[in-house]
Amino acid sequence: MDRQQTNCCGARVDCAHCDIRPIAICGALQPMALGKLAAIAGTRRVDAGAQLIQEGEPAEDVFTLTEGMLKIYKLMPDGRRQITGFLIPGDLVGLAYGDSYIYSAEAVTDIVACRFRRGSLLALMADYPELEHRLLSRAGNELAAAQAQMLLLGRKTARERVATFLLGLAERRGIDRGEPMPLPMNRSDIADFLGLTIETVSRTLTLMRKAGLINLPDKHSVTITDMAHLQAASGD
Amino acid sequence: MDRQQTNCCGARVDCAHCDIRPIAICGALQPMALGKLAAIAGTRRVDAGAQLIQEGEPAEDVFTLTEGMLKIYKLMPDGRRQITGFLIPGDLVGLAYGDSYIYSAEAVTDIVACRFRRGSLLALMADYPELEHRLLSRAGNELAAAQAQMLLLGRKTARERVATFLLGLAERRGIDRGEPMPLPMNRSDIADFLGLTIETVSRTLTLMRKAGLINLPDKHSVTITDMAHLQAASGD
DNA sequence: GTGCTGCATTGACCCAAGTCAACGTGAATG
DNA sequence: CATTCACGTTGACTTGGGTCAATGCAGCAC
Repeated sequence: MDRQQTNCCGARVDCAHCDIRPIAICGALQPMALGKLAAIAGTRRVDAGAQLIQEGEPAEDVFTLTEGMLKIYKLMPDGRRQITGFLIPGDLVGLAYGDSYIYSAEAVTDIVACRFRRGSLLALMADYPELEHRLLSRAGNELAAAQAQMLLLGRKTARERVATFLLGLAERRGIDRGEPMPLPMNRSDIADFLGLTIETVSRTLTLMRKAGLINLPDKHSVTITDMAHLQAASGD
Repeated sequence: MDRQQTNCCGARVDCAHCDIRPIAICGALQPMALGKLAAIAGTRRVDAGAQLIQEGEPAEDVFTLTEGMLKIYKLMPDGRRQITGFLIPGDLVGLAYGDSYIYSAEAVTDIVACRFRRGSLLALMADYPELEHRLLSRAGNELAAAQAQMLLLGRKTARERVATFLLGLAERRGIDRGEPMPLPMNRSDIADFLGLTIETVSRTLTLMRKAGLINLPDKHSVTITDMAHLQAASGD
């Protein structure tokens, strides 16, 4: 039996069998609501390095990331960049309040995202308050993360920033002690997330490796070898 | 006719006549819902310098600020502080997602806040989706502000930070060009909001005054005398 | 008035992180 | 295989903003 659904745009979307449903906004919906959600959903694939959305553009779509990693960021006119988050499957992208996106999003790895028309999602929300409830809950979590990041950017040293970053990533990805953790973003992305330069990130990682806190088997993975000291180095 | 209502705790709360209702979460409620809101509301007054809530405490109450200014902040174990926002009437405090507050809040000036039991507010939200809708909308705005602040903290110079701060405050408070703007917080609060030290804030303000961008009639007010150049100095 | 006391300002000096530059290194290309 | 190219690392030097210390100044107590 094929439970896939064909939506308005011809894309086939199967919310009922979606891997990330339990953790995404779709998680708590009744089968009927889920059918309606699938009906307004489409799939969007983006290659690593390509843009999903751009700051300032009209915010017509909202996405749920289902595979890969996405970075969201703001730019200054002179090109300085602040990455405000690395998104993983289950995370929501583009739910601006206003009619334009307030940040850009670029794929760190190849990604797959579930696309909803903004208007359709808002309409569905009116009928299924549970959907809005999930959204509010996610917004609350994002706000908490944003505040923790403000503390990092405003008050932590380079060493504390890098330690906090590694620990946070390990926790979000559910990496066990000693297990190698993929680091899909490059040094420039890490720098722009932590408010540092590439060179400082590189030097700090090297120092941590020499101090025995971490291992760097290759430039796209880390293992945390001394959790206790890394935690101490994070400043909290 | 007295429209005030007496709530469970004996406090008298009159949502229907509240000044800030149009801008707060209560704004779009029907008279009946408003009555129920008033029934679960209480009033809390806090003197300047005293705490309203503390990070880590069980999040039993949610507040809407009705008078004065509040600062919300996070602390590191060694005392470093990051102020994540200055709240003005209409703003919501303490809607943590989780069961503990994720930040502390201290009164900058004497304040008056409208208090709701968290549980009662959540229950009311189930009956009046419009309430949840307003909350989600506010959360979206806060998230946008948080991202702008991350850009400031991660990538802007001291001069850009101070300029951005003054412009943002003037806009939020609806201050007209040339009109003196009250600056109720002290230099230490500004420093901890902008990720700088007291000395750097002071020096930067002095430089801006000498450059003719602003005036500092006393230490608790500013006037913006050259909006165009201040905007240019803000970096965006 | 005098003396506190708590900000705020200013100056002199320092250092963590930025800048600039050289050099590896590994993957992709012809 | 050599060549290129993008990224990462490392070193030498600079600098914006921090630190430390002195001074100013208004409000308050007596």
